[in-house]
Amino acid sequence: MEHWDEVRTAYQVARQGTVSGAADALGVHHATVIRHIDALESRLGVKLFQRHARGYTPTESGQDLARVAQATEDQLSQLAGRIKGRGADVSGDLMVTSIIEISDFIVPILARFQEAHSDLTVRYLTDARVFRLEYGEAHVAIRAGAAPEEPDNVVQPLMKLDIGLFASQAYIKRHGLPKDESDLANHWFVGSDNVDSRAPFQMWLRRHVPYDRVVFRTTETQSMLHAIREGAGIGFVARHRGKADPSLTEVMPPVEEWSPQLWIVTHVDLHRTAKVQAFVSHLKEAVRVSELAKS
Amino acid sequence: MEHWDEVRTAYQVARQGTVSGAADALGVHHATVIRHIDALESRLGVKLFQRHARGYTPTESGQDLARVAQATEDQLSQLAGRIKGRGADVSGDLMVTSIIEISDFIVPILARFQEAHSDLTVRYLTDARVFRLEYGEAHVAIRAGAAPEEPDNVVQPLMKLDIGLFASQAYIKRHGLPKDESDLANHWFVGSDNVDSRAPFQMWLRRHVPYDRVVFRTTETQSMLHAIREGAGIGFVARHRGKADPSLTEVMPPVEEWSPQLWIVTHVDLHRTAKVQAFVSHLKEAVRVSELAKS
DNA sequence: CATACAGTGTGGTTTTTTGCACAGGAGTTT
DNA sequence: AAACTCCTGTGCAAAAAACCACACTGTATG
Repeated sequence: MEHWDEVRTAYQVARQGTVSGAADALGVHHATVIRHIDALESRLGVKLFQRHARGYTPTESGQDLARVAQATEDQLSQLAGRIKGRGADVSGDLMVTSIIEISDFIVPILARFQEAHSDLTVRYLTDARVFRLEYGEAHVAIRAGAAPEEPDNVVQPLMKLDIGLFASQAYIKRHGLPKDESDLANHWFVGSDNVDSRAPFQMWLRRHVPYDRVVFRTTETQSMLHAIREGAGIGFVARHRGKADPSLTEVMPPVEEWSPQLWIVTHVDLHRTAKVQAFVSHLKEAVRVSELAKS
Repeated sequence: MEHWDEVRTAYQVARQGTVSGAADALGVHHATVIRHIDALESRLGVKLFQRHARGYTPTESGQDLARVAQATEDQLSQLAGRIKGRGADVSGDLMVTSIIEISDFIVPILARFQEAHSDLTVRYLTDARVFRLEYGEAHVAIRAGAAPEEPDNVVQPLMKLDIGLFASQAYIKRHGLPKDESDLANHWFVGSDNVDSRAPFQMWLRRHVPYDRVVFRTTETQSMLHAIREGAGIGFVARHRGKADPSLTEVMPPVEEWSPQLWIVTHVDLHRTAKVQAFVSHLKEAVRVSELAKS
């Protein structure tokens, strides 16, 4: 039972009772309808209709086919409705991925977006590996660093991540604060365990401080923050978070170079959908508001 | 959502994950698959798949479509199985029609046929109007008289209906028996109420007996038999029935002309089906056996 | 009873669809 | 690192399907 189109025409013939009527309903020539029926019957080896001057009367088999095709048509039309609706609505799943470092910034935004769209299920994905938009692993990615250049991806700038260098009260009590940039080499640091880290502040740190001064190294940003709080060393923290933490003091004014650019990345195939559009604008708006609050 | 073939193509792409795989599965060129997907997506205004170098990954909408299409395929393949099975099996309905006059001959044959095919439902149709094979009103018709000549009908001779002229004991006691053919005009008859009856024995009666000698007229054969038994007049009865009835006496040897030819008529579209073939041969066999028993 | 009508069926033409060949990109293996 | 494999995508040719026109037939109608 291949050639589903023929089933559809047979269904219309059974409904209308005539080839001409079916042809009208389907918007094709009646000769086409006749040939579809003939082909279907000869393939099945069974007569689906009895032909007479007043039209076509379905046999038992024809009636059976009509019942099944009716169900199919119903399901397909419902499907079409759902799909078109989904194109226009904001519903279903929204999969967002980002580097873990900005999760505390992204999560509240996602939560508020979900509140605004009750039909939506938000899935926030962070992992060591990058999720690939072109395989449908995520709808929207927030990437840091140089502008991504994969083909088929739509890239827009989101914001610069404001990074500061912080030390805890405990650390300051023990070692004091660096007097200036050149004094940094005499201090102790919390940093990434990854020597190849592409994060600009880590690269800056490697240039300005001997690697053996980075005495606490971890792969997890979360642990890095804890280590700084515990006084294990001076380290980089998002400024909005560091300033909100009373146990932390900013060591020096932030250097422009530290701040990585964040990008919104979406796949072309999904970029135009209402869901993605809605989220992207929600995200931009949230950023705009928080920048406003800052100044 | 027209073009069901495209849905089927999209379904295979979702299943296989690649255009090439789907093309193989469908037995078409991969370019065709690509064009089907493109057409379907542009018609729906929604991306069903995300394209990448490793193949096509279904979006939410694509997955939804795949689910629906899966169900459709299942149903259609079941349908095909049923239909092909029905072509080979003897099952479903068997609609047989005949003139009411021979119902007592046909009904036992039908009953035995149904016994032999437990999946079959037998429907025996008799009515004043003729049921038309070309409208699918019956699968097999048993017609009397001249060979039917409608196009698209397959006609085969079945048998000659053996008709005799009978009178009841009550009638004979009152009026005696006709001495010869010319004496018939002095007797009383039971006949059809229909002056135009095409039944050959009725036409014979009209030629050999004044119409006012037909003193009991009825439209129903059943009633005719009753009237003869009650002594209302001499009348025509199927010989196998008349002879089996002890209250009836055959008035004269049957005239060749009385016996109408019976025909098996089927519609070409259904003639080749196993069901019709099985019944037709069953019917012929039953007739052959009863003829054998007669001689 | 003749006529109009609605519907089927078929040969020839046109349009659409499919198939083919090749280019190009991405992952994999040696 | 280079060759290999698998997959997508597109212009062009071939094949198939659809369309058109006309013939034909049974049915209803005045």
